[in-house]
Amino acid sequence: MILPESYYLNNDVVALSRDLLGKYLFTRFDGQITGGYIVETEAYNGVVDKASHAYGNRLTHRTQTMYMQGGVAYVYLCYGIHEMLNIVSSVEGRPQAILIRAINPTVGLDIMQYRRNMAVIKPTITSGPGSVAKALGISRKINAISLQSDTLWLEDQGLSFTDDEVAAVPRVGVDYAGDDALLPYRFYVKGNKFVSKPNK
DNA sequence: CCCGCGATTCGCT
DNA sequence: GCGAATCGCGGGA
Repeated sequence: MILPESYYLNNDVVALSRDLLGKYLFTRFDGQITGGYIVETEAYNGVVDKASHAYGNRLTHRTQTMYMQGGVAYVYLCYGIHEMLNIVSSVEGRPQAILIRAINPTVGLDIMQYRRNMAVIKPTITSGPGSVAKALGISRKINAISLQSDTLWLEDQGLSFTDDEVAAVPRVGVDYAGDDALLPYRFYVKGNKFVSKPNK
């Protein structure tokens, strides 16, 4: 079933980040569907999280999407090159988001391979946040799009993982966040070959 | 207005 | 393993 709007209104962005493992993520552009199930996420806990774009209630043109009601996509450009897909959660005015770092692809592999410019399909096709967005055709053009749209949506297909199968570790690339860089806000499915950095 | 740097990835060594 | 690519944000002047 398609995850309903109410699913994204949860105020606990860390719990939601954990729960997203095993949920299916799909895009459809020009009738072409691509997607798979989520195997790696990171929670960004709004105004009190030094690693978050919205830390200190920072409200700018870029971050305003994070302040929308949960259930929309926050897509931004990083390093001038890579687009990053986040799932906005919680109520309007509470800027929480979950970075999708890796999926296990199941649908539209040939399309993703073409978008990624890969001669041969390898696990890196959807490993890492920039790779996920590129494989799924996601760019800032769909920033703030609803997850109830027919372009981007999530589904629960009954797949889930036990706590034994999930690792909770510090986030990647947020050393600038001081103490908050140590928080175990990154979740991934142990042993899944699409996880971006299994050993950290 | 200017400048440093980032929730990264890829290719070359 | 290292460094380039590439651009907009955000802080300070």
